[in-house]
Amino acid sequence: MGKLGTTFTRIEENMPELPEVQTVINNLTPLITGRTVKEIDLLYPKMIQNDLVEFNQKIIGRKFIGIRRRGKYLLFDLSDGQTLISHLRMEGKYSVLKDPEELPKHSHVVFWLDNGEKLVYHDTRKFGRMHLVSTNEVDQTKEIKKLGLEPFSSEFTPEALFAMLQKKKGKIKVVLLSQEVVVGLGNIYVDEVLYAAKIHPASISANLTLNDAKEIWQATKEILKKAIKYGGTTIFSFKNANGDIGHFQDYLKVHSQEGATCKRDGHLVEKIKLDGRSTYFCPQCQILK
DNA sequence: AGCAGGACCCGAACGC
DNA sequence: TGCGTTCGGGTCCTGC
Repeated sequence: MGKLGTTFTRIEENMPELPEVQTVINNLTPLITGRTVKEIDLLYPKMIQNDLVEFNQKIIGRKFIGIRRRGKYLLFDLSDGQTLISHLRMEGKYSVLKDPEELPKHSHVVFWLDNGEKLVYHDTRKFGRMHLVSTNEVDQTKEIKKLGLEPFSSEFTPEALFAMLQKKKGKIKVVLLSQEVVVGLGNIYVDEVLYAAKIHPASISANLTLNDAKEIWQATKEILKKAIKYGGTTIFSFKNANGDIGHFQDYLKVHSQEGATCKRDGHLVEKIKLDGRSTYFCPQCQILK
């Protein structure tokens, strides 16, 4: 590995983190709101968490009435009180296509609409999942009910974060990745947040101070905001689907920067495994607590 | 409750 | 050059 910013050897596709999920909502809403689903093609049935017959019966003939988000989960509200919970995981994408013949690679679910267009879910890794539930039961589903605070909500404050961190005995990185305290941080952003906060990723959550919580609170908001500004993550990509080069890698301080020098103190950035995840940090300025 | 480990997937990177 | 192996991302699940 070379110095920071000189070589980046691998790239990832746009990884749907919280900001990207919001972008999907903004793009899809005008295209599908008010549209009725005429038919569904389930090309990869395993990603549907419901009984397949029930899934079809409850969606066909219903209308998309709006799209919401909770954490990284998309919530498609349909008429007759149904909501489709959809998680993009690593590489899931939605497209609305006019050409009836066109089908992107790795298409897994097709919703045919009443205007002749279709809403297509495609996902190279097949990691995404869909779960149809009653709208009034969304908050009680196992995937939604465990979720913590929205990072841009008024409830997300240093004090609230501190109170929650005090109750956790696990390592801070694991706690932040769990989505149970604050939603939206993935493996890359977590490393950046903890670097900004000068906290060692293996620190025990309950050992952190109010000031630590304040640093994490601020870094979380700033880094997620920055991700929006630079058009999403595109952490390692040489190019994205449009052929554009991603820019966020220019701003990574530690993640994927093993062997680079810390800009604060010149120490070498280290890579370890934590909770089975690649973890990058500066062992000098990120304090273990 | 925490935590390790495996499962799910595929393409890119890597090793030979 | 070609081919087999390794890796990693978010989340769930099992078992200790």
